[in-house]
Amino acid sequence: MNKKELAQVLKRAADLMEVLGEGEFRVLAYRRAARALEASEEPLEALAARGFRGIRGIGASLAALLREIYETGEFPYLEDLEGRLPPGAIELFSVPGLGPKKIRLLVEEGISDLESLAEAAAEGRLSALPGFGKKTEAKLREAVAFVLQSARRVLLPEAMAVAEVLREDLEGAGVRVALAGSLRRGLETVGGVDLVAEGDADAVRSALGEHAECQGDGVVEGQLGGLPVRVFLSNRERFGTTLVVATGSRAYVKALGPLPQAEDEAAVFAALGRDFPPPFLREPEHIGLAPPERFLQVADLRGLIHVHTTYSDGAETLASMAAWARDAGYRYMVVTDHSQTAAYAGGLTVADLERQWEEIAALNERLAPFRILRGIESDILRDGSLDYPDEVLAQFEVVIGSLHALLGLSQAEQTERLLQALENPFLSILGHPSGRLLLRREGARVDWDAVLQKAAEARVIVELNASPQRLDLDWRLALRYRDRLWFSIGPDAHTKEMLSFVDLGVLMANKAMIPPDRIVNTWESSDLLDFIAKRRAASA
DNA sequence: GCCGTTTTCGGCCCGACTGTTTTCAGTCG
Repeated sequence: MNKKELAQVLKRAADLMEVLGEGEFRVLAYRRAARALEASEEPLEALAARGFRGIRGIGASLAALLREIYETGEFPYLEDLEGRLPPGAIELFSVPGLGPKKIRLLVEEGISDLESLAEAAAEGRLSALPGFGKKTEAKLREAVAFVLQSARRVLLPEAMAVAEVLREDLEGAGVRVALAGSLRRGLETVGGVDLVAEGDADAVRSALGEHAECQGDGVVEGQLGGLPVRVFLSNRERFGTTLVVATGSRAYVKALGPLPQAEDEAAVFAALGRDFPPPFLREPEHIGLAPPERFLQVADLRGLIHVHTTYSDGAETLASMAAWARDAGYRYMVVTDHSQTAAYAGGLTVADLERQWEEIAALNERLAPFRILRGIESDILRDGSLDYPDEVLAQFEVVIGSLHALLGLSQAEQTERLLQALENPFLSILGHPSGRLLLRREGARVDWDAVLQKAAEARVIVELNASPQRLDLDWRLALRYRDRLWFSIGPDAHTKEMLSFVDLGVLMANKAMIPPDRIVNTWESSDLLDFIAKRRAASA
C-alpha cells in the first residue's frame, strides 16, 4: 500500500459516511486527513514509523486508524459502511455528475443501483427530484448508459492479472496454454479473458474448477474475477491455427483467408507466405498496412517524461522519483507537477516553482550525468492560454499543456481552445489530448484532424499518456498521424509503481506503428531541448 | 474528527463551473 492508496481509503470512507448521513464534520476531517497524507513529503514508511503522529489534520483517532490499516491492510469500518448501503449503491459513484449528496437522495428514493438509475432517467422521474433538473437528467441518462455499457469490460492490466492467475493454474496442471483475444492484442479495455489450451476438456475443466464452472464444446467457458473466461481447446497439430483464430481480431483473421493447420503461429503465417505479425498489429485498422522495420522497446527510452511529485499531488518526493528513474537506467526525467490553477492537486505557485528549481539544481549536481529537466503540466485554460505569464513559462525547459477542466465544451469551442494553445510558442507537449477516462468518461469533443494537423505543423509533441485509464492520444488516431507527428510517452506517474506504465505506452506506440525516432523519449535530452528551443525561436 | 484558542467549545473548506436556484448547493479536477 502506498500513500495515495491509503488516502483513497479515507476518501472512500468519507464518501460513504456522507451518503449514510454520518456527521458532516467528521466526513470533512477524513477528507482533510486524506489530503494531509497526500501532501506530506515524507515517505509512507517514515510516517508509519512514528505512528502517523504529528501531522496537521491527523489527530489521535485517525492516527490510530491509519496505523491499523497500515499494519493489517484491513479497515473493518469501511466494510461496515459498505454493508449498510443497498447492494449496487456503491456503483453510483462511478457515474460522473453523481457525488455523495445526490447519491444519498437517490438511495432514499429507492434508486439504489445503476439499472434503477437508468430506468428513472428514461422515465423522466429524476427531474422531479429536488436539486435535479432537466439538464441533469439528460446528462445522467447519457453518463449511466456509458457506465453500464462499460460495466462488462475492464482495463487491460486488470484483465492481464486475471489471465496470469489462470495461466499459472493451467500450466501447473501440465496444460500447454497461450493467451489470446483482445488481451493478447493489447486493446486498452478487455471484455473477457481468452486462452488457448492444448488438451482435453476434462483436464482444462478440472484445472479451472477452483475458479469457474465450465461448459461448452471445443471451448470451456467460465468466470474469474468478474470476467468471462473462454478457453479454446486445441491439440498439438493445430495449436498455432487455433491461436491465430482465438487471438483475432475477427476482421483481421477473416482477411487472411483460409488458414492452414500448423503447430505454431509462425508456421501458419509462413504457409500463408506472410511475415509473422505481432499480436498487437492484428486489429481491423492494421489490415493491409506493412509493419514498420523496427518496433520500439522499453530499453530505447532514454527519458522519462511526465511525472508528479509531492510538490503537487504525487506521493513521492522529487529526490525519490529521480533516484528511481536513474536506477532504472533513464538518462533524464522531466518533472511536470501541476500548475497554479489546479488548486485541488496542489498546483505550484511561482514561489513553489522557485523552490523546486533550486532542488532540481542541487539534485542535478548530485546525480550527474543523470538530469532532471524543469517541466510543468500546465492547465490549458478556457481561452487556450497557459497557466503562467510568459516570463515564467520561459523558465521551464519542457511545458506539457493539458485539459483538466471544461471537458464538456462544444466541439467548436473545444477545437478552438486547443488550436489556440498550439499557437503558444511555450507549449512543448500536448498532454493526454482528449482527457478521456476509459470506462468512466468520454473525452472532449474535438475536431482531431484540425488539431493534429496543426500540432504537426507547429511541431508540438503529442503525448501518448500511458496511464492505463487514459491511453490518450488514442492509438487509432496516432496510427493515422504516425509519420507526421512527434510523440512522447508519459507515465503520468504519481507514485513509483506508476512509472512502469511506460510499458503500456510502448505497447500503444507499437500498435500505432510509430517509427521509434518519432518518439522523443528515445532522444538525448539535448536533442529534446533543441527541438523545443527551435519551436520557441521560430514563433518569437 | 481536528484544531486552536476569544484555550475544552465552536468553527471547520480549494476554486471554478454548472444547474437549479432566486442566492446557492453539488461536483469535479
